Formats: sequence, C-alpha cells, structure tokens
Amino acid sequence: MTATTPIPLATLAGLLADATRARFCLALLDGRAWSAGELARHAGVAASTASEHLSHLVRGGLLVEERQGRHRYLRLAGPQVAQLIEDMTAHAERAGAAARPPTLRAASAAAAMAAARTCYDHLAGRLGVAITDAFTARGLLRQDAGFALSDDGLAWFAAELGVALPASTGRRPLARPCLDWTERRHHLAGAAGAVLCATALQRRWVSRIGSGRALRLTGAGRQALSALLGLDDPTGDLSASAAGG
Amino acid sequence: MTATTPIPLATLAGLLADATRARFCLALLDGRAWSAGELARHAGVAASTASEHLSHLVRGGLLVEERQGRHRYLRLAGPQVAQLIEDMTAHAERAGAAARPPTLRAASAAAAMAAARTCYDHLAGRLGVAITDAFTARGLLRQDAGFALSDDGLAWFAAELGVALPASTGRRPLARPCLDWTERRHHLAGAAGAVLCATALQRRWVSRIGSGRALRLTGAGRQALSALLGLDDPTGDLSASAAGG
DNA sequence: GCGAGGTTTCGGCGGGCGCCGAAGTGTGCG
DNA sequence: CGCACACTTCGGCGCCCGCCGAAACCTCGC
Repeated sequence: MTATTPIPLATLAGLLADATRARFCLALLDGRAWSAGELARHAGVAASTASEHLSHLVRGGLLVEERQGRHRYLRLAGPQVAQLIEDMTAHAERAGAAARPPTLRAASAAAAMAAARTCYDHLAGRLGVAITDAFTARGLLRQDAGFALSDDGLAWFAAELGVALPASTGRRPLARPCLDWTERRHHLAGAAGAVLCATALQRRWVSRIGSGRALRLTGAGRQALSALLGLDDPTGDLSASAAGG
Repeated sequence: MTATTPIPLATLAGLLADATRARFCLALLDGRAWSAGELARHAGVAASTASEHLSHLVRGGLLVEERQGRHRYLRLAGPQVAQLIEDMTAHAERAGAAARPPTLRAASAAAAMAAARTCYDHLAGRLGVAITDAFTARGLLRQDAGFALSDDGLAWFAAELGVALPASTGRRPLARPCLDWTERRHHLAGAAGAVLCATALQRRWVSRIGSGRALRLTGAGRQALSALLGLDDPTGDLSASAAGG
C-alpha cells in the first residue's frame, strides 16, 4: 500500500544494478549488435535468464532489438546510452580501484584494452588520449574554456583527414569530452570522435583484436598519425618497453 | 562459490537502485549538507533505516559526511557525482516520461522547479536554459563545435559580471553542458556555471524557495539579466500567462 | 550527572528478484 | 515434413536486502 512514487532514477539504476545486465551493457559498448545467445554465453547464464534480462533492458530504453529470423540482435539504444554507461564506469572505477585484487590472469587482456580500444564509437585508451592531446597541442581542440574544436580543427577534418563532419544540426554535439577510465583523463568523443574512429578502422590504421573492444595500431596507422598529427609512439609502447610486470 | 567478479558498474548502480537512497541523492542535489534525520524524514523512513543507507552511500563514495556534535551532515561527494546523478535523471526522465501519471497535486512544486532551480551548484530550468541561450546568441558561448566559452565569454565574466573565474588548472572544466531534464536541452555547468549561480544568489538575483532546489527570480535579477545579457522574461512567465493547466 | 534528542547497532521479518530447467513457440535447413 | 536450433514462457527455489522497533551509544544543555 506504500505505493511510493516510482523514482525514475532508481528504476534506471536498477537496470544496471545487476551483474549480468551490467555485463551485457559493457559488452555492447563495442557499438556492435550481439545476439541474445552470444550475450548469454558471454555472461555465463542460461539462455532463459538472458532473455528475460534483455527484455527488461529493452523495455527500459537502454537497448534496442532487431529480429532476424530466429536471432534477436541487440544494440545499445544510442550514443547517449553509451556515454552514460561509460561515465558510470569511470566513476565506479575511480571509487573501487582501491579495494580490488591487484591482478588476475586476464591482465594481458586489460593491458591491450589500456593501450587502445573503442569506446562505443570513438577511440579510447592511451591511443585515444594521445590523439586528443595531439589535437590540443596543435590548436585543433581547445580545452581551456570548455571542450570544442577550433576553426583549425574543423578545417583539419576536411583538409588533412579528407572526410566531412556531419552538420551540427542534430542533437549530438560535434565534440565532447569522455572520461577515459584507464587513463583517468578526457578523450575526444562526439560526432567528430566517431568520424575519426570510423576512418581509422576503414583505412586499417587500427584493427580489432578478437571480438572485443581492444584495438591494435597497425604500421599504416603509425605512419598516418605521425604525418597528420606529428604523433609518434601513440600507445606508449616504446617508452614502456622497460617496465616490468 | 560462484564468486563472479564484482563488476564496479553494477555496484555503483546498486547504490542508486533503491528508491530511498535515490531520494537522498536527489535531495542532496541542492548542493547543501543535510543531517541524517532530515533525510530520513524527507524520504519517509525510520532513522535506523536511513542511517544504514547513508553509511552505504558514503562507503560507495557518492556522499561524504561531516560530523558535528550529535549531528551527521551529508553532502554529495563532489560536482562529478552531482553531474552523474543529473545525467542519469535526465536519461530516466526521457525514457519514463511516457508511462507516468499525468499529474499529481505537487504539480505546482514541479512548476516552480521547471521555471528556475539549482542543479547542484549551477542554474537550471527555464532560467538556466534562457541564460545559456543568451550567452550563445551574444557569442559568449560556442556550441557549434563542442561546448566552450569564447574569448568574449571569458572577458564577460571579468568585465560585465565583475568576478574572477578560477584558473583552468584543476580537473574541473570551466564550461560543460549539463542536460536539463525539464527543458531537455543543455544549460551551462562547470566552474563558470557555478560562479554565475553563486553570484546570482549572493547578489539576490534569485532566492531559494523554501528548503528545496527551486528558485524565485527577483526584481533585481530581472534588471541585471536584462542589462547584462539583454535577457527579458528569462523564466517565460509573461508568454505563458495564458497557458492553461 | 542526568535527561533529551540525534544516531547507530541488532534481530527478525517479508518481499522482491535472479537463477535454473523444462516445456512451448517460431525459424531455417535438409 | 521433420529435425535442429534460437529464443521465450513458466514454475519453483533460494538468497539478498530493505524495512522496522528496541535498545545502546553519544553529545549537548542544564
């Protein structure tokens, strides 16, 4: 009878408060669509359990589904949802980093993620931060009074990268900061970040490692980043070669 | 024995997934410190229940406590936490706005909140959005390639408002967009937004209504906004005087 | 030092919810 | 047309956790 008002904040948080549902959302942060079965296996639960969770997440507006034959494919509902989950992860990592088992066998996977990965539709990790720093150092991105591309930065996409940025008409900002939870600094997100990431994948500057979010920087990528942004050793591998494990 | 890895995202979300804890955090969004008893009464639970919830939230890093004599005062742990909760509220409102009882008696309180309120330490509601629009229209704020104050905008704070902006050295950005969940558009947040809100309160341009987040625009406030930003009717009251309920 | 009032700890209760396996539905392939 | 497979629905189980009241603890003021 205590039908207290639902509190939308609590309802939304409840969707992410379960470990299995959170695992689903984190997996989907790679921006691609997964089938229900893939997600179930990934999270280590029965298909029936996953099915109910996924319906729950779709109803809550965090995921969208696309049915093809006997498959049900699921994606994050959009960049805003991805941003929210990334933000929450960043906060959670900050708070929980202290009380955590220092290392598990999967440390090598974590190392690959820390070097370079996608963050929904843009670049993250040391690579993403290094690119953002290079943008800032060359005056293409200004972070002193907010976070915005300069006129030079807008021109760079057309003249140097050779791709068109979407018009700023939509609700999505051209540039926005996204907190990198391994580097604990901001990297470039928004429509410009998405264009940059898509271009890098398309031109094989980076390639996906396995089926996850981790990326490998290719030789062509190193050359391109050096030529376009004067960026050498973008993932910090050279200077870190003497670091022990 | 299925000691699945804790999943920090789920842990964080779990803190906000309970209606009572969420109510606490939403109340604390006014940026001030509440005593444990005040929060318990506000949420309608026993003091013992509140006590445990609050310890939980402090342990999780969302709240910080300050003990004075027999009182325990609680605040949000910082602007980042406030931002996260605001973001989640915005998302939740967007998703849940459809299936909601259209109106309850507290509609007048909601109306006051929609007109003008604080959002942790900056201005929100129609007032906050109108000020942000005025900034943009006068070239003080650029939203076309991100979200940043222009050089004119930086000068405005010193020359027109007559207050110093904090150096951009800290981790906190000078300007950032904050999604307004009543207007569904961005308003100005960050250090500049905080300075503006603090100045408005200090100079009595706005005053708090009761003990909540809602604000009333004073006559002095109308004059100041008109003189400084060419902004008339910042809360839309004049044009809305014929709107039925 | 004693009472009043704010806060915390402790049991105990109850509901909600995540889990599974089994059975049911729908799709694709041979 | 029937099997295989992906997914969904349905019961049932068990645990987690939020709730309360009683009692202890602490601080203040007299």
